[in-house]
Amino acid sequence: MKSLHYSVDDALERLFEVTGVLTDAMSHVLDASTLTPARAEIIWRIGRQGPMTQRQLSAALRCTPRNVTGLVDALEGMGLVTREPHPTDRRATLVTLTDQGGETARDWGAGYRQLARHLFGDLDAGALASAIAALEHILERLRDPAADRIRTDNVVGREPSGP
Amino acid sequence: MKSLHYSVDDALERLFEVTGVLTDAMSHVLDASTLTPARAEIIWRIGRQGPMTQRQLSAALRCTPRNVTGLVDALEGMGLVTREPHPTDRRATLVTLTDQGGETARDWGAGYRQLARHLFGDLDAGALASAIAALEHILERLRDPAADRIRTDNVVGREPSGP
DNA sequence: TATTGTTATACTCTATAACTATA
DNA sequence: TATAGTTATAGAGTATAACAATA
Repeated sequence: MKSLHYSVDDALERLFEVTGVLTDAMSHVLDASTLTPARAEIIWRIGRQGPMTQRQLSAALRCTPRNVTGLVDALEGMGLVTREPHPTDRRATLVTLTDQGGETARDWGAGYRQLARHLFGDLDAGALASAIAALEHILERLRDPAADRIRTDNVVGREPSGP
Repeated sequence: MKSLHYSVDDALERLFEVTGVLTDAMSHVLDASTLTPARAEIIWRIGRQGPMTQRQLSAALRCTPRNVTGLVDALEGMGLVTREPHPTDRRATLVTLTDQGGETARDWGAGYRQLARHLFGDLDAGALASAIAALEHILERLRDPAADRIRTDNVVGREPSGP
């Protein structure tokens, strides 16, 4: 171990490093498939929660309805989803996985669990609980409204420095 | 506490949640500035490591040289960086922060440290070390070559299921 | 011959605004 | 009047390929 005294900056640096490596890992997976991240998230969400309207997808992905139209167009063209009529609201469409889309979602689920075992499987119950406690602490602090103030207080560039 | 027995899936779910919230937080910061994520990363890296060639930026950002050209064009147009001749290699350009670009980088540094205190400042030395240990364990496992195999083993979509 | 950066072209994700069909 | 989804248009990030200048 390099040091017994860590600073909070050390912790944040590790945290950013983890998010970076994990993000890279995910895009690596996607490079091997024919899916882009946004399209993959739609398959993943429908796989877990069942058919959804585009409006629900728009909210889940925090993007515009227009954007969802394009993503679903592409997935439909790839044969991974279909647009089904909504049973009660004729304005809405239910985005539904095809057999191939369902297979994709299931395989990702298996990969997810395998990754979980790889990352955390060698920890004993105490170490696992401690890791989860650390992650939950970070989540709680990130969701603290005060975090918003910190983030936006330190932004330059809204106005050029000059007059 | 909800449960005393966590699964590895619980841990991975928290980890993805943390990366998602942190990513959202960062794009929130950027929405308040006039910078996009890719452009911001260039400012951030040059602010920490000093002037760099576009080739170095291309490697650091893991994107193509062509992409760097466009990003530096935009930052130059915003007055945040300049292209300076390389002292010894006349093919290369050194991307350098302007005064305004330097100010942006410094303010981000301050925000970084403030966020670090917000996230981890209330932990005692033991809890901080434990959080860092958890993050380092995750990093180590993510970098294990075996992680790659897991990720790419579970990909569907490379070939359509049919013949 | 290899490397640095550029021009040319194309695809994806994203957004705003205006529109149609339905509630 | 409000909502679900689409068309139209535009900006940003990314990639490959071909090319110029330099090493």
